Amino acid sequence: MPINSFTHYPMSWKPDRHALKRPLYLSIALLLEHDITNGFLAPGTKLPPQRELADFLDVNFTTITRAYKLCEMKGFIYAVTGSGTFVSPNAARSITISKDNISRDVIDLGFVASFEQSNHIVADVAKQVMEKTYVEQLFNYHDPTGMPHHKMAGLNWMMAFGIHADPDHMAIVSGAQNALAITLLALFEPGNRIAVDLYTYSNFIELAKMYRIQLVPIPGDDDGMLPGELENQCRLVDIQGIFLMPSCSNPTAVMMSDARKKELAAIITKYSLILIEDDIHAFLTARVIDDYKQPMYQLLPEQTVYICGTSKSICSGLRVAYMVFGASFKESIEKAIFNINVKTSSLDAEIITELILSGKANEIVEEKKQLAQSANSIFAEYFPEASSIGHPLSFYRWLPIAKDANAPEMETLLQQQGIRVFHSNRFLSGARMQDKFLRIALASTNSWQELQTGLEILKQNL
Amino acid sequence: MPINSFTHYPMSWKPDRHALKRPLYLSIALLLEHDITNGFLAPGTKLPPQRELADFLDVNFTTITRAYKLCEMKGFIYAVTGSGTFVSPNAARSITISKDNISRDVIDLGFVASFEQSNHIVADVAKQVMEKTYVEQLFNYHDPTGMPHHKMAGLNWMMAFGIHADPDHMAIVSGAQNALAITLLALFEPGNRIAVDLYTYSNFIELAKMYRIQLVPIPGDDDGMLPGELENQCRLVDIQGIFLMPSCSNPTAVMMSDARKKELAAIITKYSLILIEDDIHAFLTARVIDDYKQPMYQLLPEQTVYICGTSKSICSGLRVAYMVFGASFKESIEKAIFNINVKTSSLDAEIITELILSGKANEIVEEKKQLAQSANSIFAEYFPEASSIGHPLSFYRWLPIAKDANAPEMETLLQQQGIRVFHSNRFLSGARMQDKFLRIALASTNSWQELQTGLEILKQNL
DNA sequence: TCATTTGTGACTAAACATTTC
DNA sequence: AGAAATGTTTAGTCACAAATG
Repeated sequence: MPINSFTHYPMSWKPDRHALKRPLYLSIALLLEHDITNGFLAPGTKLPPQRELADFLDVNFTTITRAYKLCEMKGFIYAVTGSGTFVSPNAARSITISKDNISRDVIDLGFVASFEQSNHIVADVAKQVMEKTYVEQLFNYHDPTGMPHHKMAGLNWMMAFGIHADPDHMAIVSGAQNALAITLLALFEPGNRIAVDLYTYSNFIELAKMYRIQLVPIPGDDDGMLPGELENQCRLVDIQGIFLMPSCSNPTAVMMSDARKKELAAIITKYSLILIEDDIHAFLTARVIDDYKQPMYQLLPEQTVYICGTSKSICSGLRVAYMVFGASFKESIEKAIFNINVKTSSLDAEIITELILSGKANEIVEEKKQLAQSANSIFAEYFPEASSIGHPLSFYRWLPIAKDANAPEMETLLQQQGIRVFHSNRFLSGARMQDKFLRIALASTNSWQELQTGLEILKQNL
Repeated sequence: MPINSFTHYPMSWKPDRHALKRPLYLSIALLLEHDITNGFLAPGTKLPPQRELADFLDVNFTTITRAYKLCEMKGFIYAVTGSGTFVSPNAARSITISKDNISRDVIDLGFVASFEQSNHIVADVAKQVMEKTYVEQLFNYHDPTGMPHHKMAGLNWMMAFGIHADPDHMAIVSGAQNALAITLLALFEPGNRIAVDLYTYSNFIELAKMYRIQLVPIPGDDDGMLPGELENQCRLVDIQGIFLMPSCSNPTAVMMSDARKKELAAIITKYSLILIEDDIHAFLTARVIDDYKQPMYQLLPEQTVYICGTSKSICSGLRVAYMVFGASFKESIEKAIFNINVKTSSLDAEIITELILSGKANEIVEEKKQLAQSANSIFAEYFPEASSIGHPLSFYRWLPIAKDANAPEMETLLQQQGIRVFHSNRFLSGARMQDKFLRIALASTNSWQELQTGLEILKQNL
């Protein structure tokens, strides 16, 4: 399926006229969906212009608009006025990332775990929790958004990251991804648009796709998203929200400068966007990086949903994240929590609380920072150029690779060589990019030896 | 806002012609939404027919169709061809039920808890779990759909309810409500329709509304949903799914007969519906009720998502539910799990597993059945007529009340008297009903004394 | 039973907005 | 700078289907 650049050439897609059944637009949409999911139309392929396809099929051109729109809502294609309609980068496959289904023989540099070495501390604290007098009260339906002392501990924890909030404007949910699912359901509607970095977290892309929320990719530089580009897009189309990971963007490891935060905050205010700030890496940044000032939440407390997961910083298996939000979001967010979770396990929250209050959580954080330091040093031995950009303690790195590689093929090939890594196409929020990368997770191997073996295999195969 | 029965009378809704802005349909929809949410148009009000309102506003009548459709998708109104368009029963308020925000002075006969008296057993077992050698492995990202031995214990548990399945077609999620959220996101799209009982679980109604899934209410009798009525609706419109709680329907406490299950299964097969079977009350029914045969899953294993929560039967604070599903749903459901939960806490699952394997879960079930028996006997002393219909061990009862009562007012009034109960309007999946009921939760008070006081207050106020 | 009322769904027409060249 | 290409949006026409009385 070639024909990208030559505008006037035989159409890239010629559906069979006779295959059309009566709800024409539906029939066309299903044909298109079929041809994309079965690989007849490769990602990036330019589809025929609406009017041209309409002529070819002898139907009104807005019937094609409708058919294309349907496929766009499902995430198979994207359209750019003036340029045309194209097959999405990941139209034919799921890009959801999980720890599931990975062979024990493969070294995982794909899924970003969180250096699980400190879980013995968690186990110790969990034992202590069981000795508490009020342990029975952890097992009922009460306090669906978090027990008061769990909330206080969370606020305490986040204060170190520069968050100043009160228990009425926070909730405990079951992990950061869960918080994102709740936020999107509570505050957005199908058809809404959310601005994101050009490369962004795949599971956020998948979630948006499932909720039929359109992502608007905004270019960025080494300081984060570009405010001018954001404003351009806000002027062009109606955008309701923006998703950012300022402390350490996933997958690029970009750390946003304070100046950039303020510039973006100005645009966000001007266009009344809802800011979703995923600050899962706060513990690697606040009070660690010299010129770190504050989370964006503090700049825009009334229009932000601030999400602080404890999976990366404290313990990944206890599913606990804190959400902090503006007063106007409270009702919707709590309603979404009740309907998606009912509540988060108080036992999990109690263990996290005890870890925080006892100071053990800070010990764990210190240990993880050390481990991250070591892992990044090892990475630098193999790929010195790539290790200089982005957050110095990031749990993953963004490695430029040759432009010609085919994404899914390359992932499969490397998996056959014994390592799992993810290609940048998985993280693409919109159109195709020229530059290609791999995201290399450093926090998921069982030993430094394994990490080194993995990186060695990687280096030899690039 | 009267004028229901008189067809030819001044229109019930006269939007200001001059308030209309250019996207006419949007403008009209927003006006309508505003007037409904602000109470100018009461639930049940018949709106002007599309053509009549179009004449009045001097616009094309399909512009009204579009405006009405928009509001219908958001759940504010519902339309019946031939009869007209009406304001939904709960258009102006959230009907989400949660344990949040209830004063300590109010006796809760609203939220259905689960007799929390046996949680000391859970606490004991939780302590034992902490002594296990592999406890550290409960705290990492592994096994996102459940550790193998957690799944085996789940299958074991469900076998007593007549479920025969294998670990590849099940997953552990964070409670039954979470399973519903996952199922709807994984297997349905905005605009899809799901058949439900006329009265159904409010949080399912809310979830469907948030996902823009339309509910199609189907009448039933004492044996459950009526197959003929289901088939009628299937013939009339395109329905993709059906939600049932055959063991003990919430809120009506109706228990479905085996004959009825088979009749419904035939229709479900014929129209290829996806059956969502919420069997949270299996433990009160299978091997308890004499003529109980099997869950519907066993009749339709390939097109069913079977959900078995442990919150009511074992422990409400540990958020664990089992999902069992046909092979064709596996991929979508797992994807939805990863994007909504990442995983369910293995610690919670381990405690539930240990409760099951040690036989303690069965002890708890026995205790809860005893408690349910006592609670129902107490209820029968106050309301003998209402206690004879529906499941004899139900954790809640369905109490007929005078027809004229206004639902939200009545709930408020009773709350002022010191009890929280929920009016049947909260559970209405479609049009208004003539008959009115209250759902009385029996499993939520701290003592029999408190339950008796609550029922006494209720009786005096009816 | 059949005309009337009422809602549904699909395609068409036309004005519009942005990008490209 | 302006014409051409391309996608967007709204509203109108029309055939149809179910419920009512």
